[in-house]
Amino acid sequence: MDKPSVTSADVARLAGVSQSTVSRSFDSSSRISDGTRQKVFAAADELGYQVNKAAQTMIKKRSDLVGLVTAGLADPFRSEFLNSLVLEIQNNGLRPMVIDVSDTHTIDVQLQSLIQYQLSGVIITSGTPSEAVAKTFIKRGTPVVLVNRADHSSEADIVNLDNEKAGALAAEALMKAGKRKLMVVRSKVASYSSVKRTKGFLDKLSPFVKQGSISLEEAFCETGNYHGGAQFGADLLASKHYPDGVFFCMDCIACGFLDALKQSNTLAVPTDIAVIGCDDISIARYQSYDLTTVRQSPQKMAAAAVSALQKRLKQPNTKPIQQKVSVELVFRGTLTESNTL
Amino acid sequence: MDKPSVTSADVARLAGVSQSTVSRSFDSSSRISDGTRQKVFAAADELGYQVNKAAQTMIKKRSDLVGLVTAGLADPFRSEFLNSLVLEIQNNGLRPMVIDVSDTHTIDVQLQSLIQYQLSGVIITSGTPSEAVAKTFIKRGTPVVLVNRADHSSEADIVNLDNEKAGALAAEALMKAGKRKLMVVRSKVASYSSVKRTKGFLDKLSPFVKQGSISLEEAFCETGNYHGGAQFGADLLASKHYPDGVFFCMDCIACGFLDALKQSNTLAVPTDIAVIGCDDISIARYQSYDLTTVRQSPQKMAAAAVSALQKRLKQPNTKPIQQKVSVELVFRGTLTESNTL
DNA sequence: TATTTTTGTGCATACGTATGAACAACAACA
DNA sequence: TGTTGTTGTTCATACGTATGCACAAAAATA
Repeated sequence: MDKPSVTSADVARLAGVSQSTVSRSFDSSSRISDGTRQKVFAAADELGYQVNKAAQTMIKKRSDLVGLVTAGLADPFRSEFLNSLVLEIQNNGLRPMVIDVSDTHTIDVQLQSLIQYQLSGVIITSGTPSEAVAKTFIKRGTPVVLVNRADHSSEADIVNLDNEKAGALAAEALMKAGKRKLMVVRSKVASYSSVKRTKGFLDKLSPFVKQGSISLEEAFCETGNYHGGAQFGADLLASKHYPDGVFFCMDCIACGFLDALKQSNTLAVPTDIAVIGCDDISIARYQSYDLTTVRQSPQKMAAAAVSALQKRLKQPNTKPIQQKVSVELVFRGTLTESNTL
Repeated sequence: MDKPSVTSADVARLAGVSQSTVSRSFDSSSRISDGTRQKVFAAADELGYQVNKAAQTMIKKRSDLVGLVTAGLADPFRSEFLNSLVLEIQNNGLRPMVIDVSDTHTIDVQLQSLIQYQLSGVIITSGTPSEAVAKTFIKRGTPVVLVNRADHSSEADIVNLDNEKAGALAAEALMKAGKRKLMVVRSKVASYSSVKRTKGFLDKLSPFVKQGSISLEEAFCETGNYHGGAQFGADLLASKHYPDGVFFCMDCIACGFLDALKQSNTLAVPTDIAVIGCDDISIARYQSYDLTTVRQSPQKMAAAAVSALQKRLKQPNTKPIQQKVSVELVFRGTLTESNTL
């Protein structure tokens, strides 16, 4: 049953002022006498008045809704990141609307609704041909922030992890630990982050490869999750062609790999083979994995993305900003710091 | 820069009809001649027209926005469940707006915005004194669905897992496996689900306890996550007072416990001690844990919650519905099915 | 042919808010 | 006293859509 909601006109009536005075009372930049404001607030309190955002959106042309475009949220890092994003958005007086585009059949419908709801901004974390989507929104005047996505679009603000640095840090650590037969693994389905991390890893090592002191191989697993890693591990063990140090572009893949190793019991970690992951998802800290990894801070990423959005909302016509968020190597059991000394 | 958006009036002008005809063209229940509809659709396509949901909300008094109230989304099961909820909501022509109430200081602000945005419905999955919140919304005419929450409120629709059955299944399995010194563990911070699961476990066993064939203990860990389980495991091992079968009310606690066992290497699983978890989060399937558990289907839960919401949107004045979603025991390594034969 | 029914369209209005313009009251200053 | 400025309030309107009502045209019925 639709109860008639309390409007600013109701508040005005009770406070004995006009509707516009009520509206202005809630706008701190309007000049309203202290006495009147008190009266209005009291009346609003009494009636339980809350502004109608739909009506407000029509006038202000700002809904304060932020679309979070993602492909699923079950992936461990993704869910941690979304958590941080939601909190950050809330703390900025905005509201998150989640759009899952993992079902490619309905992407169009999902994206249409982004327009319908007059979003104030869109943060694209994955999925879809992001550039095209970004341009659609920007053309309509809606700010877009791309997170860990390709940076060809010159129109959207971009927040990236320092992915190449992540790969480089992993390479360095493995070398310092005296590992010489190295491997880097990512999912067959290329993601921007993984490609960049791989590149960082390869670039760092290429001088040593040329000079012959290090062997280096690039490998791929079927899926970018735990099971892909487990499968990859089983296959690698079967091939009897082992590296002594591996960098995985995602922690969850590394965890699957470690479980495959554990099951076969052929190679000891980190002595026979050292393993480094990337992201530092919470599972990496579980005792069973105790994974050495390159940490990505979801809080920092979220803060950067939302602050970019806020800046653009205030100053729509400035040049797009590209930001790189720093990374840090975390030593745990699969490559200990003492190994590297 | 605010580009003026395309309105139904623009479409009307281009199609040579009135604005109301455009509006009606998009409403399948209105009678519009085929020819006119074609013209309108063509014009709408050409201009890239999308309805303005803010304006529509004002008239229809329905935003089609659904609030998902949760306390964080990093917890494994919670994130899987939210994922299912988001998909289910999308597939019903609705939109999810996530509200994280884990920060108790800002709960009021968060909930206010639920009202401001004229939500069509609210699904409360955790956090906050849910009953009070539910009543607030229902009083305003907004349908509320409570998921895995206390069922005292007679006004909201409720979807619960069959939590007591979950506990009972675990108890049965442990008994059948010949375990006699049993224990049930949940987080010190009581949640509705955990309490009910514990109750189901205890009730199933109480006859045998009275008759003296089984010993039974209720225990608590500090936090309802992996680390709480690990801590609990370490403490239990130190106490040298071991059960031979344990039911954990959450998988993640069980995983922490298993890791503690593994590290000390005192007890073999499942021979010395059998472990059963609850929820069947994806980590439970990881080889390191291979956890026998009572499965909760997030898809089923989500489907039930959204369908309850849809029913109430169509028929607001029917009596509240309470639903129990079935559970199922999944045998894995920490209590094998052959043990129970 | 006259009357009723059906079909398709347009007109006018309402939803609840924000805001430019007008205005009244009053103070400040010459 | 007349001019100018300041402050606080109200009036009127716009935002983009949906929908009751009126009405014309066409179809069906008498």
